[in-house]
Amino acid sequence: MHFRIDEILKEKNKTRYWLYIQLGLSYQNFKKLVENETSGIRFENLKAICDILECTPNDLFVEYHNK
Amino acid sequence: MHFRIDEILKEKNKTRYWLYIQLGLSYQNFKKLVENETSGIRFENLKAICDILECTPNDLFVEYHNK
DNA sequence: TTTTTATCCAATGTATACATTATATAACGT
DNA sequence: ACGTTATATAATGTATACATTGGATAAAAA
Repeated sequence: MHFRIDEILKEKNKTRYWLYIQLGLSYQNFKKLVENETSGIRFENLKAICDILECTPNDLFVEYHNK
Repeated sequence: MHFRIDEILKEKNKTRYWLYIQLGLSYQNFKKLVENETSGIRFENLKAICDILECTPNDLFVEYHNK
């Protein structure tokens, strides 16, 4: 299970930087999330990403998305 | 954003103990997840819960579920 | 030409998810 | 009666999400 943030950003014609600024998360850790170098996530960040990208957790998680 | 694991367990007529045994997670931390005393989760556990409960992340997260 | 966008990298610190061990209670099945 | 199910509580340790500070490069906008 991993994120497809980059794909959603591309669909919406937005950059990582744009999402990073919206989120308020440090760029280091934001980058790790986007590049799937983390093994988990805090709910507040998951919710924030979904809110900003106007999507749901299912949209973000590849394995469930593709079912 | 929080879990509704208990509700799904009830729907499926299963106990917390049953899910706890399936998961392999320690009971202490499993209980914290179920009772929403955690602020995040590791993907492997999210995936395992979804697999075992035959649901998706959206089914587990109340705020998205109710949209 | 200076600011802002857009990305990168390294080190150090804190909060917390999860593990482990050791308990306890009580209902149910055998 | 004993084992298993089904739940609890407490203490201590490890791994990691996330913060913070301090950089760097390059392109576009002001």
